[in-house]
Amino acid sequence: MLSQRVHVDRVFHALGDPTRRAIVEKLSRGPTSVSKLAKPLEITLAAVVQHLQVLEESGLVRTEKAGRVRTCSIETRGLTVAERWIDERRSLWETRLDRLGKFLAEADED
Amino acid sequence: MLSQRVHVDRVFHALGDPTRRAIVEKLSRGPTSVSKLAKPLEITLAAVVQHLQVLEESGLVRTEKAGRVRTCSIETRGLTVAERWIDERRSLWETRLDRLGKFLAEADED
DNA sequence: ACTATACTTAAGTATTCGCTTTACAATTGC
DNA sequence: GCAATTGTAAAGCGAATACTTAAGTATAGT
Repeated sequence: MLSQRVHVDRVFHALGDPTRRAIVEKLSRGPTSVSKLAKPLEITLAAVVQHLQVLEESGLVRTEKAGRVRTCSIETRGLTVAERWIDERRSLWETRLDRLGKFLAEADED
Repeated sequence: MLSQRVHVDRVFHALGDPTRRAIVEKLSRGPTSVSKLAKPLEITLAAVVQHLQVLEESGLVRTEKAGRVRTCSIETRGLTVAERWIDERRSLWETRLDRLGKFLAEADED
């Protein structure tokens, strides 16, 4: 099993590219084929395939080939990894602010 | 005011780098100076400063200079932008699955 | 005043990245 | 069978990126 750190690395690296985010946005509205994904994006099919590889390795997208058409869909797992990382940072920060606030309030009582 | 799209671009680009994420992780435990940030990371101070510029422009970090030391802290705004983007993708995907489930259930009734 | 600290700025470099091109394979429809 | 469709694999290219080095500035301590 891969370390959590590696997963986080891959997911955020994948989401760092605007074209890949556009793919995820499109797929969140429903599964499609590779060529249908490529249509609105102004890049070649080959480029889209490369992005899909990155997205698949990061757990953001799932693809399945039937016949000659590969159908792509969102994989929630990748989104969850990113979401959790963010939540952890935020909650660490907020509980810290909270403790600081209580400390100041108590100091004020004296 | 900057478009939401541009904010999302900047935030995810900023979070795409592992060193910058390490900085955010550290700062979520409390504010520190630039040199203290640089210490555990095995890069020069100059490199850290460059990362901090990216993080500040994306709204993930806030910095303030007092005397000769610049104190860096987390800015929740950037995290919120990323979190919201993820939530939107997820909820779009999940309501779609939900509708699909209901459709199948109704078809089953006939 | 002088020295050390804590950045800052600019320039250069090596690597990574996104993309294209080209050639190729596998299905599908006629 | 053969042409059209759909995707794959490899090589190469230019731009962006993360980093270093080197020189500078401002503040703090003695």
